[in-house]
Amino acid sequence: MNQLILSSPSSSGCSGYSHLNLQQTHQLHAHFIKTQFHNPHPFFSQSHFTPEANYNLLISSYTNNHLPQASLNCYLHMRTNDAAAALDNFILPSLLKACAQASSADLGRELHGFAQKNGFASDVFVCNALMNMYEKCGCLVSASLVFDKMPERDVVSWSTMLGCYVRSKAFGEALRLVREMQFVGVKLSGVALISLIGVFGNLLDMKSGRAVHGYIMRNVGDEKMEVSLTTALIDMYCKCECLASAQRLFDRLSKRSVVSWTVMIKGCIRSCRLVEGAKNFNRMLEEKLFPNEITLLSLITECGFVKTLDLGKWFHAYLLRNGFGMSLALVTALIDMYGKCGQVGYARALFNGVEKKDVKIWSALISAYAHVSCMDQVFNLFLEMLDNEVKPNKVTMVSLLSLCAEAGTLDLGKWTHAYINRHGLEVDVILETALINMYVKCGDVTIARSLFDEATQRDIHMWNAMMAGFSMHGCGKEALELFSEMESHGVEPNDITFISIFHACSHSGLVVEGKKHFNRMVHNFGIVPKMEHYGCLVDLLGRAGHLEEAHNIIENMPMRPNTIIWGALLAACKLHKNLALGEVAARKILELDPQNCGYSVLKSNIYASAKRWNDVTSVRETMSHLGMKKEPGLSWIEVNGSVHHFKSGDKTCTQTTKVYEMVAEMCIKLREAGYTPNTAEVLLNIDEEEKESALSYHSEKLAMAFGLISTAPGTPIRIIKNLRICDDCHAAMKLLSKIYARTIIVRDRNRFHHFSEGYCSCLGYW
DNA sequence: ATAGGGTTAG
Repeated sequence: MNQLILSSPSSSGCSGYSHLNLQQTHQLHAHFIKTQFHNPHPFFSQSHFTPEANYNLLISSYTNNHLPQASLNCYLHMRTNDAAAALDNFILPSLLKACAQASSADLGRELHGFAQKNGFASDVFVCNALMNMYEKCGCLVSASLVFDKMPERDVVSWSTMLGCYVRSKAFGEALRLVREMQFVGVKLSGVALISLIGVFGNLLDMKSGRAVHGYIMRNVGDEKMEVSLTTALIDMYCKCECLASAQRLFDRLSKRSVVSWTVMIKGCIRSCRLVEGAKNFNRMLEEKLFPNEITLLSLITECGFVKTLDLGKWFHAYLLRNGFGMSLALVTALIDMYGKCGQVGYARALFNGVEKKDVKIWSALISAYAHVSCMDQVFNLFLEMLDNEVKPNKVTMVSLLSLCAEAGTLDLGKWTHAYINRHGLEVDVILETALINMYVKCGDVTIARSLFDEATQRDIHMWNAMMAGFSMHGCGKEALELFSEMESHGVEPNDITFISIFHACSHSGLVVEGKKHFNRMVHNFGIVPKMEHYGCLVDLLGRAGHLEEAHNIIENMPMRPNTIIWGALLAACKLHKNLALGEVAARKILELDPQNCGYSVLKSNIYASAKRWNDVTSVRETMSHLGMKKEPGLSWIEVNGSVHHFKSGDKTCTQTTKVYEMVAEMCIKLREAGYTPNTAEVLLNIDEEEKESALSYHSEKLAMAFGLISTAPGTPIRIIKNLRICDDCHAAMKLLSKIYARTIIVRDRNRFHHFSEGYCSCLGYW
């Protein structure tokens, strides 16, 4: 044992001293406490012993046994006993590793200062450990500063820095570093290659990922790295939704680790191959490999991602049955999974069972409530969290913002934005995108655009959010301009980008542009059109009246069209009053989904517009026979930070009398302006709002009346509706905007309508 | 090598 004590630093740079196993460590500690660190333990030879050696051995042992706090306590003990001066470049990495494990940025910085004062700041091992420490504590900038100042670097320094960038999701920086490595002639180590594969997996860039795969096949013969490199490749293929390639690699892998299995099963779940995932899990157990905590964390998280409650519950049961301690991370993952599956009850129960709660667990519960749109609970929980002196982080704020976006509550969204600024929370790409998305969905594209322009970093998601914003607001031209701007920035569009582009074209009548971009998507960008893209194309052509061409697309698309595709055609037939084709579409929809009530209604509307009243009645009778229910129409408006909901004919509002008086006034003024309710139109649109309430009491009109009585003259009125706005309300809103000199911004299920001076921004495309 | 958050036709 003696010769172990002062062995030379290992190449990892983090375990300069040898270490003991957990049991020995505890023994050693007990001995030191008894002797105040001044007598040697039997592990030491007398001649080598110093009190500092006791500390050092203890520190490296605790760190390597993943007890960072114990390790750091030893350091604090050293400091109070004036023994810290004995720290050298061999033990510093071990302490820094403990700081990383415990996320103690303050102690880490202190040790950095110590290293600088004592001439260890240019030691390669110390620097490598510093980089890791800073990154794990969330200070990527400090990590790269350390790297930049290093007088000399070894292979580990380069791959450490690369790993830091990848873990912090700074993929652009990571790629820049790889280019620099190639430029200065540093060969990519196995570890560096793993990080590089991670970059492409996260960027969903399979082309480059495949290239790295090829490079490895040709250049890497290191057998020690086989399993980890292949595992990284499997993960990359899974993330890029190429399960077949992943499975092939996995099957050929000579030795599989728990991580290989984890990654493979995770990939199955992500691609919704649940049975295969479960089978693989059992195969893993049969091969006597057992899941660790991270395995379960990953799999449970993945269940949330694809919203598979059953499998999620199964893993929950598995960990209970197999004696996994309920760590904070596991509970958080479970809360997150239940939240994404819409099971707030389970999420809440798990949350209540936790004694000491951190930001992550609070954020997970908040996002669970956000998923089911519980505005009050979300903001109350947020305040409760602050009362408990837990500080929110960027992830918490993203949840709040996406709820504000969904609910369209601009005031609350602005409050959240202000909170971020007031508390100096770091705004990264994701948070910035969440802000842009919030402003877009709350109806303020101008602020969204300025945030977008000022953003220091833009990824594809942010570009997409901004383009989707323009398309929702009917700004087709702006969306297309942004697309070419993105191209000139060299950012590759993805499938989602094109959905926004087609949507934008469709809502601005840009048929030629839309078709052109469909071709570019396929031929220039190599994106295989999905069902969604064909849906957009049908909508684009149909809206513009090219019904036959749209029908042709459906007949010739490579997959079986779903109800949504036929629904787009049916809606176009209704718009252009093509009864024959409409019937074809309606029949297809009912074949595919006999329970689908929306389309039954649409079908009856087509009959109504052709004045075939007997057919209308028969469709209605079939519907009530099958017990089909429509989604009730709902509108809401935010005034002074609180949200007021209205159903059609609603009388539950506290100011009901005033609201209905206002509606009466609106009706009189509308009639004076020459407006008559269009009863034919009513029939055409009963799909969207219950028929029993008269037109005047449609939910958006009630919300409008409420807005008029509770906001200052001249301020814009913002209304959100869960269904499509009906023709009648649309016509009324145009006039109302003029009568009351208000800008009215209505977000319906499809898009925004900006009413002003008697006009609507949608120009009939909706 | 596996571990929270953002973008998606009708």
